[in-house]
Amino acid sequence: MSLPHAILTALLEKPSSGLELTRRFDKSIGFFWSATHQQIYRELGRLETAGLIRTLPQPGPVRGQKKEYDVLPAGRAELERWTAAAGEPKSIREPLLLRLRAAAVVGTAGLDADLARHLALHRAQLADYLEIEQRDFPPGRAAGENRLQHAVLRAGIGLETFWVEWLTETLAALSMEQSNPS
Amino acid sequence: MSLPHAILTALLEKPSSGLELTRRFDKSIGFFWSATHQQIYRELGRLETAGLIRTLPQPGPVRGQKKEYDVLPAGRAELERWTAAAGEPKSIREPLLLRLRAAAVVGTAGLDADLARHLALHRAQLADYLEIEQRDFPPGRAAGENRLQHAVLRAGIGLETFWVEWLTETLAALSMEQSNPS
DNA sequence: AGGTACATGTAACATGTTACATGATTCC
DNA sequence: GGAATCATGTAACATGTTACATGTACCT
Repeated sequence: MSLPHAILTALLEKPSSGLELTRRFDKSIGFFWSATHQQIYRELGRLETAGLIRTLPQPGPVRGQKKEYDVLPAGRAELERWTAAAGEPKSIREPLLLRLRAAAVVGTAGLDADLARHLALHRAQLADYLEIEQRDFPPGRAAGENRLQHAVLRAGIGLETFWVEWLTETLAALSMEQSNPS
Repeated sequence: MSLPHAILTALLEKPSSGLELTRRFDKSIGFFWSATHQQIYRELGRLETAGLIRTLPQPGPVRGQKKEYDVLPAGRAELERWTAAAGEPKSIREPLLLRLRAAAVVGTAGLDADLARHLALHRAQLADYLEIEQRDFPPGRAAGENRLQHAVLRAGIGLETFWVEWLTETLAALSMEQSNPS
């Protein structure tokens, strides 16, 4: 039950249309929750039916025309409830680790190339995050009202840093394995 | 498309019944891929229909009786194919980060208690992993054929370490926020 | 008039979750 | 024979993914 709340948060930050939301889910929100435009349109319909958001009044035809939503009081209340509620930490679900375990059984042929690809991608993502941090949270500025936003970004940086280090180690171990199979 | 391959790997490691698989998914495999028994039974049925696994011959009634599976050559081939194939790194999907972002909009009331809860859980999980590492991969032993298994465990340790550190920082920032709202 | 970008949607399917149903075995 | 445990399964629903359909606005 996270997507509706992600949408409520995004709409509170700024009333938007479905496509605008989709773009925001490809950027900042998507760092920790991704969604396709089909999911978003479906969920916007449900949220409207449930009385948590509404379409801003607009003239003329509907199909193919921009449709802006904003959050109703009931939606804000629901988001407050959800934010304070307890949630179980969901366990990791990472196909790459699964493939490593499979490789332990059926052999590591072809695995290193893909690990190297992942390493490059995570390095690029980490560089992105660090750039955003430098731009939006420069060291001099006394961390003001946006400590929470910074904490979220720090999580992204920490996770990408972990993957870069782990992939580097693992690639090294794997090449030892192949040059010197014990 | 990860669950079928997780099951194939588990069955190659050791032929098992549905319930035995469920238990293994609650332990080691579940560290990076969880599944309920309903998912597992459904997937076992599909894999058998697809000719990738088979039921070991057994006498008597079926319902309520243990049913063991093992992997057919086609299943092994499919697992080899999947292991070597490229896969996109899936982006993070973490409700906790979403809630932090929501809290930046609707307020942080009640959030710190749940962050503290998460911190305790991640600390416990980290302690578990470290114990397993000490037991199964003692420092003296020259890392032999099970480098891959160790790499997977190192990933678990690295991720839990990250969460413990991040939650500690974030809780500190949050309490500053509340005692001294700028 | 044709192409491209913008914008909203439908349909079909795959995967994951929750609740419940049923039979076999063992222990008391 | 009743309770607990082992074991396999069904059904309904929620969520996520993939492919496609349709209309508008603007530029050439």
